[in-house]
Amino acid sequence: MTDTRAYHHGDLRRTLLTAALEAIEEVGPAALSLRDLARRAGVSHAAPAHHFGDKAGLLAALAAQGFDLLAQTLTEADDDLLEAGVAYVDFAVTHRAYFEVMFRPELYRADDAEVIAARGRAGAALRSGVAALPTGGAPADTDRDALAAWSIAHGFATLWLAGALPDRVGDNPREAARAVLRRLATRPRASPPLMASIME
Amino acid sequence: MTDTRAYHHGDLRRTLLTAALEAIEEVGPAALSLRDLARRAGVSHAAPAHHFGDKAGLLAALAAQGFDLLAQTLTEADDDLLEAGVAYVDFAVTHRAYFEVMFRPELYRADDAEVIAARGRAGAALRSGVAALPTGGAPADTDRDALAAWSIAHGFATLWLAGALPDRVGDNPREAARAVLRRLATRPRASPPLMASIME
DNA sequence: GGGGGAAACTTGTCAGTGGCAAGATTGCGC
DNA sequence: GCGCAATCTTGCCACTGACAAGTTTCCCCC
Repeated sequence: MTDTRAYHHGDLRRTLLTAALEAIEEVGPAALSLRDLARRAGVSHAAPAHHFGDKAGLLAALAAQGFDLLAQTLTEADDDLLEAGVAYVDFAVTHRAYFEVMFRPELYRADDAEVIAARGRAGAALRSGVAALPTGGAPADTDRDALAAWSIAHGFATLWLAGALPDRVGDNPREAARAVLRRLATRPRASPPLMASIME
Repeated sequence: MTDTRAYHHGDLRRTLLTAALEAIEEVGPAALSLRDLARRAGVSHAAPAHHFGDKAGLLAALAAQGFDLLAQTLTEADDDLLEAGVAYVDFAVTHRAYFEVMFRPELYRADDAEVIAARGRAGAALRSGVAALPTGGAPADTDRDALAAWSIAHGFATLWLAGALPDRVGDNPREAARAVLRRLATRPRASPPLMASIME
């Protein structure tokens, strides 16, 4: 009741973005309704369009925010690559709405300037972690290792969010992710222990 | 021109499913329109509902088909786990529409009996690959290895489909996937080469 | 300090969509 | 060949995104 006004003029843009995050957590980014956002913010149905142009514009703004947040998160764990991977998964779980938008470029204008810039910053944060590695191999190997690490972290995060992982994995994403990510660095078995799964 | 009839009575169900695959490849599973499918099939806008109940029902049917197709694909590469991983990625790329539906359970009725059965068959195909491993470690390690392998294959596939991978990865998903997946089995560097990436 | 212009927001409208209800048509088994 | 059930259609409603045009408010500059 205290802050019911301030709408006709106020920070509608920010209000809409946070409302969008809530809505996406509830129904997913594709089912997001601009009119529902307007209702949540107490404004008319056309107000969101004024700030973001269209739905893709709003999601582009969210994607940009998300990439920036991811960049910040990764930078903080920059000295420890395993923990950076854990942080990646943790980001996906705790900022699910951001994550689900960021990697669905068909939902927003991926060529948006803000998005490209923020994505670049996130990429730089990842790269700086690689550069700090105790290297020694060929530079081509760096690319492959990086791709493998990104893939395993991203894959685990995605499967977690999709609810595809078996119950036995537990309910602590950081712990579970750490155990899985460690497999990339350590030789786990005698022979080639590649590809296998459970899927419930 | 030869098969323009057979609609008023015919295999509308199959026709709609294949039309749905086409449409999903074009606009994604979320933007799928039942009325557009009806138009493509030359029937009225309410015809799809009769066969699938609603949109979630149609996507559930697609998901079930997809899991069965994945199970078949994995079974064929069952003796070679690396190739099974490559087959997983290849499945995602060549059957993109199926893959994008299968791992978006919020879009369909995930408790559909057909879906659960097909998902079980796909899981069994994956497990049988693990069982054939030259094992030797603790059983708990098997779970982790399996999860790691699934994660890296799924993550690579997802990033590929999202167009998030840098150009230098090339345009051959099987080759690129094989190179990345191999990193899970072989010790690539001196120290712990974990987590790193490029993202553009 | 007030006038003017731009930014922020509203109202109204249109085409498209999913889902439901009620009706029409066809095939098929008895 | 009759009737019933499956298949498909027509019609409708609530909702959505996008656009156009109007209204209100702020604020900058004279």
